[in-house]
This record gives sequence, C-alpha cells and structure tokens, in this order.
Amino acid sequence: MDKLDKINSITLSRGFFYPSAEIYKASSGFWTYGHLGTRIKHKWENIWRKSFLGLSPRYFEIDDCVIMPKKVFESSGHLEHFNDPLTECRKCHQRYRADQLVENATNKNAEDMTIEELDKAIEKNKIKCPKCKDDLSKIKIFNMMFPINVGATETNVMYLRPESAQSPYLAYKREFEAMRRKLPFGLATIGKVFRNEISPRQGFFRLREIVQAELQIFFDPKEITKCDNWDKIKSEKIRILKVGEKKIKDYTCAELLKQKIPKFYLYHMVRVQKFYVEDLQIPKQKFRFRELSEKERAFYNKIHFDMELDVDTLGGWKEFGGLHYRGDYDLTCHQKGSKQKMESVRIDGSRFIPHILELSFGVDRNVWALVDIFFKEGERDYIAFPLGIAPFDVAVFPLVNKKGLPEKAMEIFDSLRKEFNAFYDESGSVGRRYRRQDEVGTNFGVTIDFDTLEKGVVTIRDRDSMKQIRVDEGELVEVLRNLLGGLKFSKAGELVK
RNA sequence: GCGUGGAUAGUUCAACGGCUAGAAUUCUGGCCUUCCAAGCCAGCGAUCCGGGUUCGAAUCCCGGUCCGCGCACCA
Repeated sequence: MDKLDKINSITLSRGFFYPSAEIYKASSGFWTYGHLGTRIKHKWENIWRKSFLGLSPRYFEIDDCVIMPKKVFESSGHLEHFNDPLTECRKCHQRYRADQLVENATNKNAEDMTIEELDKAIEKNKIKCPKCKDDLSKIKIFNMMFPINVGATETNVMYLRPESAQSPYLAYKREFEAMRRKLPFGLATIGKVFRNEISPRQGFFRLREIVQAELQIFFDPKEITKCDNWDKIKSEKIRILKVGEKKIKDYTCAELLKQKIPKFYLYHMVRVQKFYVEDLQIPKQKFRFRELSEKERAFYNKIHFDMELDVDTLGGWKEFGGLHYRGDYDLTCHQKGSKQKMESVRIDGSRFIPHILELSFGVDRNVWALVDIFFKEGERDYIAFPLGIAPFDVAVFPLVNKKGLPEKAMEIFDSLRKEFNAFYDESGSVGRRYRRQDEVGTNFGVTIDFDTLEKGVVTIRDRDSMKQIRVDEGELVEVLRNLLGGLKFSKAGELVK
C-alpha cells in the first residue's frame, strides 16, 4: 500500500471524511466530514481565526447566506466570466471552448465576443472539429454557478455563491458605517461556496461544495506603502518561487520592497507564512509562495501570489490559498451595479473607492494537507498532528479490565474531558489502544493501573516518542495543560521547554 | 463530456459460468493479561443498481450509477 492508499483507508474507516450520501452513490465532488474530520476542520478554522482576526482589533468575522441574487454576479462579473461557451463535435462528441477555437483560427481575441458572434465566427471561418474535421454544434453555455429557483415561480433565479469573497463586499457599505467610517478594516468569513465543476477529480482536492476561509481588508490605496511594523519584518525571509525561476528562494522583505512589492502586501505575506510554518507547524520546506504570471492572474489582481504546499498524495506542490491585491475592482463593480456609493472621503476632502487585499484559503484541501503532511510511515503508521490540531488531545485507558480499573479510568476521563478533547477506550489490549489512537493522531495517552488505586499515580504516554512518565493523579490536569502548551518530557521524566 | 480500467465485509484482497462467496485485518463478546497491534475461544459482517442469457451468474451481455487514470474543463 502506498501513502495515498493508507491515508484513504484511515480517513474512510476511522471517520475523517467520506463521500457524501455514499449509500446512494450520489455524486462526486461532495464529501462528508466525519466525526474526526469535523474536529480537525474546526481546529484549523479556529487557528485561522486566531491568526488573522488577531492581526488587527478592526478585523471581524461575518457570516452570510450562500444563496444570492443574480445581480450580485452580474456586477461581480461571474455571470460573464464563470461561463464557458462550449461547442461539441457532432461526430466524436469532443467538447471545446468555442472562444479558444475562434482565437486559434482568427488570431483575434475572442474573449469578449457574445455567443451569437462566436457562432457566426465558427460558421464564417469554417471551423471544424480539430480531431475529426466534422461539423461543430451550436454553442451551449456552461455555467459554473448553480442556479436556484426561489419562491413558487421560476422567475426569481438566484445563485449559490461560487466564492465567499462577495459577502464582505456586499456587507461593506453597512459595516463601513458600523465601523464609524474608518479604514482600514477587515471582514473575514468562513463558509460554503459552490462550483459546478464539469468533472471534479482527485478526491478531496477538487470539490463542488467547498469551504473557504477569507479575509478581505478594505483600505485607502495610499496606505499600501505603509506598514507599522516594518522594522520588525524587513529582514524576515519569505519563501517564493518567482515566475520563470526553477528554484524556491528566500527573499527578505527589504529585497522584495525593492522589487516593487508594497509594504502592506509584504506584511501579510509574512503573516501568511507564519500561519503555515508556526501556527500550523508545517515544515518550512513544504511551504512556498508562488508568483503568478500575468497570464495566470485574473485581470483585476494587481499583485498575486498563491500559497502552495508540497503534498505527496496530491502529487507535489498545489494551491492552498491566494494573496490577492484586487485594487478597487470589486467595490467599483458593486457601486456601478447597485447604484450605492462605496466612496470614502479623506480629511483633505479627496475621494476614493477603497482598495481590497484578499487573503483566501481553501479549507478542505488545507485539512487534507494536514493529514498528508503529518502522516508518518514506518513500523508504526501514525499521524503526528501538532498540539491542538489532533481530533483528541488525550485518550484514557485502564491498563486491564478488572478490579476497579475501568471505573477509576472513567472517573479520570470525566475529570479530563471538561478541559481537554478526551477519548476513553477499554477494548483490547493497552498496546492496541495506543495504536488506535496513534492512527488518528491523539497526542497523549493516560493509563490507569493498580498504582493509581494504591499510590495515586498515572502514566502519561507521548505519541511520537512513545515515552512514558508517571505523575500524581492530582497533578494530571496541570501536567497535561503544560504538555499541550508545548512542554516536553526530559530524560529524567521532568517537563522541559 | 470522450476514451479507458474498475466496483465483492469497516479496510485490503481472492473466487474457470457450478458445493453454504474465501482469506487477512478490523470490529464485537468471553478467557487471559501490570504498558505498545500478544495468545486462546466464540461471533458479526459483502457480490453497486436494474434488466437479459442460462438448468445455474460475483463471473457473460445490455443499460444506469459511482470511482481511478488520460484528454478536456478548473473566471
């Protein structure tokens, strides 16, 4: 079994994630978070909140509807750009993007052409199926957004949002007032978004129902060159793969500033890297930013680096988030579409539409990455989740199932579960129970034996080293608190940093 | 969507058209057991769905669903 098979086997059989509605073999691209997966997801989300809402006392979270009016997506451009004009060969049924065929045939930009114009262009230029040279069908629009009929009539078409970013943009005007018209401020949101992928692949990586975590920061464009903590971060190194380069290099913020990346953007690059490397404790060599070329970038993104992780089971470096400087594109669109003013006024009376820096993360694939990156293969396969990420902090076992040990163990379990994510197990031998917990990444085991009854001492066992220490029952909570706070066992059995 | 391979227990696999669909592991109960998947006994548990061919189908055929891979798609 290779690593992917092992992880699939564990995530299915232990209840991390599995296909949604699997008893009906429903549809690909939809997954259920099981009882263990849900915990990891919540923990990832909470660490994310702590990291990014913690950046400023003026960053807050909102929680919006996933069904939104058509006009939102007319304004945002999604109805136009989330559409693919597809044409199909009448003989071999191969499908093509009509605009790409027209561009190839005419060497003209077909991006802004309407369906009718594209149909005409295909006819006029006698474009045939590139494969079998047969005729092509009339163009059909494939929309990546899921339409929803709201109410009893079919006239009120709404859409499931294809990205969560729209929510903060729509909330901007009211929140701006609520925040007493002061910039910058940030609106974060964690929630479901929906994309009707033609054929989602790669298991948990490309989904139709997705969880995104995003922070949208609204600011005066003049502030892009400013950073309060510049002295602290200017010598911080950021791991980047630049366009045209083959090797990842470390760049200091000061170097990047010379390359015309503004301070405000750099500050957030530093924070994002710290989120992965320090908060989630992902090994540094498995994280990088990747600079996107002009071609890859959406037209409204002035600066765009993706966050990438090196994940074996996904075949290497993949995108896990993006840091986008979107300029005033979004609020300008919504100002036009809604006829509501999004402008802000400076003290000197000059007016501007706030700019947006977007920190965007795909939660599902990040959760998968945690399982992959911390999975350890060897004589003993286990998941070395960092403290605070594993589904359970601690598991409690009676050494054997007799003479009052299970009762005592249950009593200790009850006292621990008030403060920790704790699990109780008395089935099978104690070794088997350790292994079961190793497999799902539980950080510590607490074993109750006859010394617990006679002398009041329990054993704590560390997942990674398999070392054990004995502590007084009365100190157990305090010791676990310290261990989960990052202290470690020393050789002498003392706790050290 | 096209092409291609596949779908058997919680998991990983086996079974030429023919005995009661077999194993490993997991899991459950019991015995034993003072610390790393030990042992012994017992038990639960499966042919994706719908048709067809046949005396007889997990196996062959048709349709559907889902999954893997390649192409395409992934503003």
